[in-house]
Amino acid sequence: MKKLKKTNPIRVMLVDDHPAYRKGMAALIESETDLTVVAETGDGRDALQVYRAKKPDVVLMDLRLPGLGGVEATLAIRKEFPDARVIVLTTFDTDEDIFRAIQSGAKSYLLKDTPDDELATAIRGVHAGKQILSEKLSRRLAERQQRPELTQREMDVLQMLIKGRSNREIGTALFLCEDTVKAHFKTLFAKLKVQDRTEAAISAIRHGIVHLD
Amino acid sequence: MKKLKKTNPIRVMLVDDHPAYRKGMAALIESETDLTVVAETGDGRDALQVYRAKKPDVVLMDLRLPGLGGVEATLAIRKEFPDARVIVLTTFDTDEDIFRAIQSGAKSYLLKDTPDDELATAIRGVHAGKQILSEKLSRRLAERQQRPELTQREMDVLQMLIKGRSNREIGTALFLCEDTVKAHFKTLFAKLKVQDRTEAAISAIRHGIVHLD
DNA sequence: CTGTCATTTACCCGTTCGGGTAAATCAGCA
DNA sequence: TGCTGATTTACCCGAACGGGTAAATGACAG
Repeated sequence: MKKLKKTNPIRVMLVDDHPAYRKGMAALIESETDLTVVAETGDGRDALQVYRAKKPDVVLMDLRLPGLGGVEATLAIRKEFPDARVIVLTTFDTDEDIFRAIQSGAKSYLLKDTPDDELATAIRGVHAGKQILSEKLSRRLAERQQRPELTQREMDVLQMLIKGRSNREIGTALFLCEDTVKAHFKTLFAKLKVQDRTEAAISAIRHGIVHLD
Repeated sequence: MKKLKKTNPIRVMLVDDHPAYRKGMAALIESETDLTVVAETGDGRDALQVYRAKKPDVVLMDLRLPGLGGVEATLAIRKEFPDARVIVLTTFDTDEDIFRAIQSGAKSYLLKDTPDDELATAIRGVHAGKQILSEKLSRRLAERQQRPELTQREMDVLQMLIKGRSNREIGTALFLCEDTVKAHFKTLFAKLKVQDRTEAAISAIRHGIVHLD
């Protein structure tokens, strides 16, 4: 994959809150002759400013960040720079995470245990304007896309469910009568393809629809 | 924290499946004059052999590893080398993870976003024979310790619960009558301090008692 | 303006769940 | 051997849940 003609290297920006990981990633990228790191930050809130200042060719973005999440940071960057090429690089891989990342405009989604050479290939591919998604993650994305969207109310109810609330309690909290809550659960069960509330809770957590933190 | 007298550096071994993270961590450690990396592996199964070969002073051990988990790897090492000083360094921090790590003989438990200097301090402290636990994680550990132990059967039932099974289904699967399952849930609810099965499921996941994978 | 969809509430009914109580068996420990 | 704790089962009862059906409102798009 080495370029025969000497060209300007692809300028990469790293967004990850683990200093050690940034350091390792930087070393890894610099070890490729056609890649170089021009910017780093560990905080999602700084990502846009840093992008503005450095105008990198490709951004490697973690999802779980202090301050602003990776998805929000990506959205912010792409709002101002619609051509920004962002690769999400993370340890988490729920359907929702992948979906939201791609929705937010990320061109690729890689797991942190991706082999070095694949990462380099992905950076080059994304820089060239391609969409790079592994077999496995494409499948995940497809699965997520065929799942019906949840409405706001359904999300609210799900959120309360994760807090361990009963139908009555959920009703009180959301200013609804119990029957309404039950109605929402009915459609929720159908959409998530589950039989009861416990399965719904687990499914929601597993797919990343809700978070425990 | 620099040593005034030149001494042999503390020899560190890294066990983590992310190559980039290992690289960054190694760079970070080498940047300290009194620390050096003498061994690395990304697979828990290799950890013992590598330890045997290199006899490091301190091991930095990730928990989620391919092959053998970090806890099991730590146990294996400490069985043969009871004086082995292991620091668990991971992104996950459920009560159970912390508890099991310390149980397995780890001398410290650090999160991967621990600042560089704290990590170095921890390595030195553990090498000197100390037990290094942050305020926050000590509290977590204490919480876990005051939670009553779950019996094998209770774990079985909990496991089935996470699969979304009903009492009847759990009974069938475990060759028990439904009443027995209900009895186990009763004690389970009391031990986990929850009101119903959904809360139990969430609590178990949150505390790391069961895993979704 | 009309159809679609989210949202809300209502009622009925059978099933499941959670709590209380009781008791038998078995293993390990004092 | 007698006590403790895990495990098992049983019965009762009220509360919570899940499914079916129906319908009204409001918003938004065609």
